[in-house]
Amino acid sequence: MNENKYRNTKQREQILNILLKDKSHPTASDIYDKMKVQFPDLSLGTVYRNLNILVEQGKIQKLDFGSTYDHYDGNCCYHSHFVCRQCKKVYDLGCIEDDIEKVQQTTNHKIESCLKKYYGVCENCL
Amino acid sequence: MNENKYRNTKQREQILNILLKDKSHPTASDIYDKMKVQFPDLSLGTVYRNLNILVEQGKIQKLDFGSTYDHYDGNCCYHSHFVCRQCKKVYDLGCIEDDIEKVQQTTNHKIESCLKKYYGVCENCL
DNA sequence: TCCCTTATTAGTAATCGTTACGATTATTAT
DNA sequence: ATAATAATCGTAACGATTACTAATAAGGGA
Repeated sequence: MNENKYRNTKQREQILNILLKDKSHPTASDIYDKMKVQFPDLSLGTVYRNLNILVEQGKIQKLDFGSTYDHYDGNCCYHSHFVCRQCKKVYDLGCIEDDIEKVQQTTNHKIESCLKKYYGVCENCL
Repeated sequence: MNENKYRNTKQREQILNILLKDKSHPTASDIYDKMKVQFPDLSLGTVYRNLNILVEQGKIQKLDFGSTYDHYDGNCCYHSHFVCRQCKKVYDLGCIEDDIEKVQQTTNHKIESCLKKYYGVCENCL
């Protein structure tokens, strides 16, 4: 009896591998392009479906940077992001001190987590 | 001679008024529904076009909460948002101490601004 | 006030990232 | 090996947003 309702497929495994290695926060289309070599018959729908499954499994994160595309991140540890307003690249920022406790003092809502995005100009564009 | 390339229209004025009063971060469709009474012939495209113009003018803010819809906010002062994972409502959080200086110490990118979203359960759902 | 220029509008079609569907294939438990 | 059923590919559909077009209207100048 398999407790897991999901099966293991080469496609999903490869998508996860790419996201664990690639720190550039690729889109579904980026991942599709990378996989086309190894899987010439790959369908874009397969990429989207597996990305949603991996998010549901908590193995990857979906990120929204205001772009029309969704971006994905294999790093599920808490970390902030930096978006360059010139080249539009998205960089990871290291773990920094959390301010949830401080903010919790100011509201009656129960805060569980937070996402922080920093904007500016990246060191390459400076 | 008008320095401003934009003209004043009742529709755009009304969209801005709604956003200045409405703190619920409405979508384009929400705004469209509210205006239909006063402007029966209003086109949804007009709402979208004016929202983009108002963002360009810096009079409103476009927000992304991971939903498929874009949300708009008439409050352009710096403030954080709280998203309830149950009712999906988005609340404003008051201005809190900024941590940009602290984060700036950890990176070579030039940070100019930041956006913070907090997630949890709102006081109504608790 | 009456033009004239052109931004804006309403209505509709197109765009495009994402999701859904259906027949076929592949995984996994027995 | 077989049966049950996820997963796949290919394609169609979906839906939020944008683009297009002819008609309208804002607003500056005569």
